[in-house]
Formats: sequence, structure tokens, C-alpha cells
Amino acid sequence: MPEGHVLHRLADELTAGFGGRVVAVSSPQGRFTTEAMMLDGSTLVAARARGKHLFIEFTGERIIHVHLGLIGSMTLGPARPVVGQVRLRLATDTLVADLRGPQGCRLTDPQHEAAMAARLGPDPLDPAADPALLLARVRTLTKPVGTVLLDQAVLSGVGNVYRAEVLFRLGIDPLTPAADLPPATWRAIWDDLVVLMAEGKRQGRIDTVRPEHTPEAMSRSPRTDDHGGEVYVYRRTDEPCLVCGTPIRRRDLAGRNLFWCPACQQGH
DNA sequence: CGAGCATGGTGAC
DNA sequence: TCACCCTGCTCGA
Repeated sequence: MPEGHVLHRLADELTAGFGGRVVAVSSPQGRFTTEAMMLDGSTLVAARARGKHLFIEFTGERIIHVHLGLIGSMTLGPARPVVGQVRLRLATDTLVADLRGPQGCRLTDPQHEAAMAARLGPDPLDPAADPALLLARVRTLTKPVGTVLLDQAVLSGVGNVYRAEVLFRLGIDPLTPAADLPPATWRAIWDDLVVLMAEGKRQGRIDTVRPEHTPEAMSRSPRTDDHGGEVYVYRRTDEPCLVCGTPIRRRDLAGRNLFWCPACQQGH
């Protein structure tokens, strides 16, 4: 369930719970045993997120690079027995972090982290990110905006939910060629993502509906989807648009399900 | 209880 | 473009 907000939240939790502490590192499942043994008993310095990548730094410039992929998860909680397949466990006397089903988990170094960071576009959750890099990049791209938003080299941290929701909120047709959108529109996309993703990080869920369209305001039932948030179009195929009532549509774009309102999203 | 699917990305072809 | 990674949930039989 990971878009960028999940990784940034996780990085903060790891730093708060394990930063400056001696950490027991293990790999109950066995796929990371060699690396875990080298780190076991080391002090965790800090954890950082860059887009959807997570970097957990230990003393001696040793860094665990984690990518959760589609199905991976990392959960923090009180000390408890290992249940199921745990690729990596970080533990103190009172706190445990279990990594399950990640796409990637490897021991690397600062050079590798820097190289990875260099391949990523600006991250709306990075306070130091420069949206000018995004604007310069998209000026030459003819692919649809709905495709470009998922390209981590152009913009990092955005996933399939934020893609659909930010395009709806700004009334943009997802198939509009990226370069056809005026710079001001791309700037508006960036600004909206900064707000939405910061809120997503803070709440631990994705909420994108404006106050006037909330379940309370519209006397409708709250949404109970996997990510738990209130959204306009994501996974609402054939349901009425919360703004105009037109059935929400779905199609494949960039290998992922795209959801949009054909009536509200005609502009660019 | 099995099939299908999912907020993601890689690598083979 | 597709198989695959590998987990957890939902849905239909």
C-alpha cells in the first residue's frame, strides 16, 4: 500500500523509534541473513525517504535500501513474536519493525543512495525539492499527463491514487499530452500534490475530497476501501461523480488502472 | 478454499 | 509487452 507518503511517514517513525539506538537486526525469513548479521548490534543513525525508496542508515556509512513495491509492508509495534515471512526485523527491547514482501532490500552505501536520488524527479514531500526541475522536464514530453505523473524520473513519490485524484481535482483530462499543459497548470499540479501528500503523510491515509464533498457534507456513506481515505475517483468505477453525478470511468494507462470523470476532466 | 487483484518496479524478450 | 516478485485481502463457488 505504498505511495510516497507511506515511505516518508515510515522514515520518520523509524528515526524516532530507533535513531541513536543500538538495534538488533535479523532476517527471520532468511533472505537477508548475511547482511543482517553484519548490522546486528549497530547503532541506527536515521531513516530517509526519497520518493518511494527508503534508506535506513547505520553507523559506518552502512545503509539498507528498501523498496516495498506493490505488496511490501513495514510495520512498527511493540516487541512481539515473529509471525509469517519477515524479511527484515529491526528490534530494541521495546520496539520492533518488520519488513514483509518488499520488492527490494539490500545493504548499500551513501554513494548508492546518492546515485538513486539522482535518478529521481523532485519529490513533493521533500522540503528542498525544486519544482522548476519538473516544469523544465515536462515541456518536452508528449506522453499523456496521466502517464508522466507515474514516471519516477520526472516526479517521485506519486502513485496510482494520487495520479487519479490530483488530475480530478484540477479538472485535467488524463490523456492530455504533458507538454500541452501550460507551466501554470503543472505548477498547480505540483502545489496540489505538496498539500495532498503532506496531509497523507500526516494522517497515514489518502484523503482528497474537499470539505463540501465529504460524506458528512453530502449525507453519503463513508468510503471503506483498503487505503481508508475519502477520494473522488480512485476505484469508483461506474459510481456517480461526487461533483456532477456522471459515472466514473476506468481504463488502462501506463499499465495501471486509471480512474477519471469524463465530464469534469475535459480541460487542460 | 482457490482465483484474482492491488497504492510498484525490474528485467527479459 | 509480459512474467515475475511475494503478501494480504475480497469475492465467488
